[in-house]
Amino acid sequence: MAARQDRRSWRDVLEEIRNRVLTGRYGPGDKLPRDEDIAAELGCARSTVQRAMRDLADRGVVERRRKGGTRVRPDPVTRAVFDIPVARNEVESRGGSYGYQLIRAAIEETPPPVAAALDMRAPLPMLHVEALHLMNSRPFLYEDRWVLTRTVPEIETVDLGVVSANEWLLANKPYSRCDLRFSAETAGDRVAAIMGLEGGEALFVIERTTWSGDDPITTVKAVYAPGYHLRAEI
Amino acid sequence: MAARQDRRSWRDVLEEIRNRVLTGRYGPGDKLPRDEDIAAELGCARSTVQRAMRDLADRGVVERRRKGGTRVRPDPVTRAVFDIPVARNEVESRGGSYGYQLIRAAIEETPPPVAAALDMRAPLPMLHVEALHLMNSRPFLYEDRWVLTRTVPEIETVDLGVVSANEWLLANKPYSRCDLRFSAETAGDRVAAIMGLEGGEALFVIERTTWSGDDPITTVKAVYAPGYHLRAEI
DNA sequence: AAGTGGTCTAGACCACGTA
DNA sequence: ACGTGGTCTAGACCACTTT
Repeated sequence: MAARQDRRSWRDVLEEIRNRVLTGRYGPGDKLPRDEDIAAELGCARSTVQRAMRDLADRGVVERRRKGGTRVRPDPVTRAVFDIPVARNEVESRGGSYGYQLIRAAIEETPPPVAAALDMRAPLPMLHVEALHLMNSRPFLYEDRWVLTRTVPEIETVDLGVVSANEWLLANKPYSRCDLRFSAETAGDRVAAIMGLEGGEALFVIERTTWSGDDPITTVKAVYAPGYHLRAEI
Repeated sequence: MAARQDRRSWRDVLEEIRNRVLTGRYGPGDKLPRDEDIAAELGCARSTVQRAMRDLADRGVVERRRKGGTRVRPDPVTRAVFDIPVARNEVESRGGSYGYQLIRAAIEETPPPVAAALDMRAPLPMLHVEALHLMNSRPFLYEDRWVLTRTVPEIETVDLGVVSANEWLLANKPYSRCDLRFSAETAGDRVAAIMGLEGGEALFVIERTTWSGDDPITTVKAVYAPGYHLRAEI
């Protein structure tokens, strides 16, 4: 008995459709009516339905295809948005003092696993950078990075003892594509030594690879100190 | 020298604004012109600028406030969207055969850490469920879950040996709010025994807590087998 | 009180993909 | 080929928040 409301907002439409999905009126894989019909049924403009549907599609509730129509996504997923801050900002937003140490920077040939991550066919000279980010003078994040100098030749002139490669790249070489991988790793001898651990601790790892168009820029493994966690809210 | 194009699409506007941010024409914290002025400058309708700006705001590039205007976000972040699938779907989408084992289900008083995660003031009777999800008959994911029976009394009538609590809850008790936490943990004796590990391995952990309105539903710790990783692309 | 982003409408045309 | 979602417009009014 949907009495005429004052007006239909796109949020109302979104809630209505979501409820129909949750109550099974539109089951997994089912095709929904055309936007225009839903608009007529709910008494609003088609663009209002569009707005709601786009949101539902963004949230992974429905799938939309031209000519194919709108369908309830067959496999429900929990879709979460994470903000991965720059180390400096993360430390400072927690009220800590940020520090940075360059461990090593050298030109080396691309190792095969790095070439694979970057979709490179042939090995090329790359800049290999290891650095440590500190919170209150204690290890917070260890980064092991490879930069393709052919894509970013200017980085060879940067003093990475002063500016972290991450901050320099973000400011000077925007990426168009980024692959992210979250995992857990056991602290090996080398990482343990650098981060002042005993070895064997479980560490949270973010691997990130970026491209500018088809040109690989960099791949980096960021290893967080024990106890780190990443939060999101939906 | 922006020559008149065939037409301005919201993607064009987005790219134009993004370039201005990247090149520093609009620096971190800077206020952008009003939508209407940008529309006039770029030769499109205000709603087209709106569309682009909303996208930029969703991506964390700018911040928008009524009357306050649009500003470049002072702290750049990498914003990533992750889909966390149901265990069954994840296993099957990798071509494995899915299995499920209930380890334990019992009513217990709320332990203090669980009460804290759920924003509960007083302890209440809860359903404590431990279960193992299998891929090709090998441990894939161990879940340790607490369900507030006051919010979801029907779950006491469900045979959790047949249906996993996760799948039942997703289908029968939608949540309105969800907290997520990613971390790395060392396999303790109990988890190692359940998952057939030696102990000491680094494990990827997702903790998830959900509410229906203000009513807590469940909090669950999902512990993935060694080698698991979560991917995203931007 | 006023300025700026947010939403809604009605209509038109476009673009993609399925039939 | 054609049906459906995607985009764009011009205008109106609303809602939030800062001045």
